[in-house]
Amino acid sequence: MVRRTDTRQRMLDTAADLFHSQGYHATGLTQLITAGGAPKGSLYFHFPGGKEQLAAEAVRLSSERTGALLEAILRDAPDAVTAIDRTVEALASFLSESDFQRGCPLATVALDAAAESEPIREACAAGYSSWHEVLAAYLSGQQLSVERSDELATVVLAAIEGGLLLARTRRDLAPLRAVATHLHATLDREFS
Amino acid sequence: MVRRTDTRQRMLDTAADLFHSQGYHATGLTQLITAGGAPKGSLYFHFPGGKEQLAAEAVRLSSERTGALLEAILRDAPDAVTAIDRTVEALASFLSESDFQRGCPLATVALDAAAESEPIREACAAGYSSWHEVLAAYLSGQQLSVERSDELATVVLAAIEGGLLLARTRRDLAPLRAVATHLHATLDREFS
Amino acid sequence: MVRRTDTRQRMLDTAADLFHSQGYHATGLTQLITAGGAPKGSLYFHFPGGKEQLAAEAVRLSSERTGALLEAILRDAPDAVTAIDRTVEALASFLSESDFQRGCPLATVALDAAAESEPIREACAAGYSSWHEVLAAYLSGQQLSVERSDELATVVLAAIEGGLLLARTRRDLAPLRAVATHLHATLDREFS
Amino acid sequence: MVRRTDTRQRMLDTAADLFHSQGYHATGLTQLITAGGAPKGSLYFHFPGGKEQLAAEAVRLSSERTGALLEAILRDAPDAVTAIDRTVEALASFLSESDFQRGCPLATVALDAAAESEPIREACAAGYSSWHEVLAAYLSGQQLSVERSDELATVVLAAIEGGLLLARTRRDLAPLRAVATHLHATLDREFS
DNA sequence: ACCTGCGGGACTACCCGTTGCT
DNA sequence: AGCAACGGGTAGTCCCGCAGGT
Repeated sequence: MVRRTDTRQRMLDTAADLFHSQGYHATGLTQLITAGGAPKGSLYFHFPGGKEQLAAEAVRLSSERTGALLEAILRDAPDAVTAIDRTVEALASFLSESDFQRGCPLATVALDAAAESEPIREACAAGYSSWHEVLAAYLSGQQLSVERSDELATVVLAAIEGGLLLARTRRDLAPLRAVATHLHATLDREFS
Repeated sequence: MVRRTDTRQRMLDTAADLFHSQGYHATGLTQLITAGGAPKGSLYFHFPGGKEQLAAEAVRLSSERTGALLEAILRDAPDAVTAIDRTVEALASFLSESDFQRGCPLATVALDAAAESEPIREACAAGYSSWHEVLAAYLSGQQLSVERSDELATVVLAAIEGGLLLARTRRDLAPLRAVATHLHATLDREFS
Repeated sequence: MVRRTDTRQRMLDTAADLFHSQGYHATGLTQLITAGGAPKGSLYFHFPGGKEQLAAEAVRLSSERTGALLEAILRDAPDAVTAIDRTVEALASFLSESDFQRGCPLATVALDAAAESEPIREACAAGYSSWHEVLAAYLSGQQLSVERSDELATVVLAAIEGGLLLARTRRDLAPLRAVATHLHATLDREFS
Repeated sequence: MVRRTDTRQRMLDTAADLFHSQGYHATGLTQLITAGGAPKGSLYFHFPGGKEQLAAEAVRLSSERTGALLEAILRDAPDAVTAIDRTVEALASFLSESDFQRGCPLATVALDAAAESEPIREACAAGYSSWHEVLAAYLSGQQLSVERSDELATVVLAAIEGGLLLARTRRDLAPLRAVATHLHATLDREFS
């Protein structure tokens, strides 16, 4: 019985993909099942909570994947400044390679579904928190106080999120690059 | 007939309101009609382009109003640091007073509709650009170089947008406050 | 305002027809709109309450029509005994001519929808009450006391309803005929 | 394996219960299996004919149980009038104790499924016939001719069924009580 | 000529009863 | 016995046009 769990995972992958680029309301169930090649009836077997549950789990999946990527970048970078540079560069690549469709995998869903679904909102908030944790832990490991690490992690996260939003909307990486430059300088100052 | 402009404007107001808090796809035409008390058939008389045109114009309206507010705050503030503080404070008030429903009036629509509608995307991009212009012009009036003003304006805008996104999602003003503190320090340094 | 179209009435006619023979749950919206030649969107314009409202109004329509028929039969009959005979005979005709599909136009809906929808239940109850009123008024006009008329009307109604149910289920008019014979004798005795 | 019959029987009990109060079309298979705590896939093992077979057997079960109850009441009653009184009283209790949900266990299914399923219709018809037999046999044992017993049994059955229908719909035991009074008088006259 | 009541379907999320493969 | 799949079915909502009254 190898394929048992396969369908569920494929659905989730497709969902994470579509919710990322289109958001919650713009993504139809029909689109999800046709894009994933999944049978219609199986969706409610694997996700009795329907679209809402699917979205919450997809957000969870996306945030974990992005979090893991962030951790990998931080782990391999020689210093904090390089780490942030590489992170922004990776996000910029995703954005431009997807023709400015794929910015933050949480942001669109967070804005267009969080108000009406508490489970989805919680998943998004948890995702942002986990990224914040990763950043803060990394910074506090770089000789920064816990308090300052926490504050700085929030600023880094917010600036990048805002940069992604502006870059995606303007179809131009410049805002993201400006944010990178600023964070670069900020961290430089912090560690000098 | 005087009411002609009135009906159109009321529709636009309602649309700006609903698109702000719910985004594009989550807002139905029926909701727009009933919330505004407008007759259903009239929508396509006033907005032949349908929902898309309505959204684009609503975005325009929202960005103008917010831009005007920003200009007023900047004009009345004694210095740049106070200006940013007051701006963030105003946004924080809007957010908490609306039970974390009303963050950036452009962001949700930008993320959930810009990909599929060029007119809407352009309206959002134009809105962000106009805010950027206002900020950059203000900063360059404060003894900063045009280049530095442009860059700093982008950073301020991005950080605030990211802060609003995080605050709204987490239902907590803390991220926005952290952003304010950081921008405060950044500007302090800039003007010292 | 003059009636622009007869769409609403046609929908109601079709609904009364289908709910009569199939009941509430066995009748799909698709069937209702295809049978009536109406588009789905129009249904929710005329009946914002959806299937439930449609059923409630259809029940109202059916009960009024049947009530009017009953009144006509009672008005034209020379005496009470003949009146009941003719009434039962008419119902027997409807039943056999429809291949035992059309019994009481209220009963099926009353049993399969009344539990979950108060508006539908009320419409059914009101229908039965109106028939009871017609019968009771007729009997009290035939030298019977108001009390006795009320009681007898209930018995006549119940016996006929039960007869229709048994006849429809067994696909045999015999139970209805037996009921008629009994009511005949009961009234005979009452007026002798 | 002893539990096999058990599972099957539990399914049947649940089905009889739900079909009784909701009818055929309003009762979903999902509801049946969740209410009975049975696994979904097993249903088609025990009832290869699916929902239709389940309903037919549930109707059979219900009619047998009710028939047995009727026989017991008739056996223990001192005379026919008391027997009918007690029968109606039992039905009235069931009705009011279930908040007017449980009237005749056959009627709802008979009306909303008999037209489309011959097996179900036959089961309902057989149920009514068996009750009729019980009543007729009892009456003919009370010094009534076979013919008169048959006729009277039909009238009693029809009147009670109609009374249950009216009472359930109006959420008021009065119609059932009126029927009881009438049957009481009818039998009184018959045996005097 | 300015509106808008009414209509029109395609599409939504969801659930149905059913069946193979294990 | 039963998990997972299956796809057509459900009621309901979508965004949009058009005929014709005011």
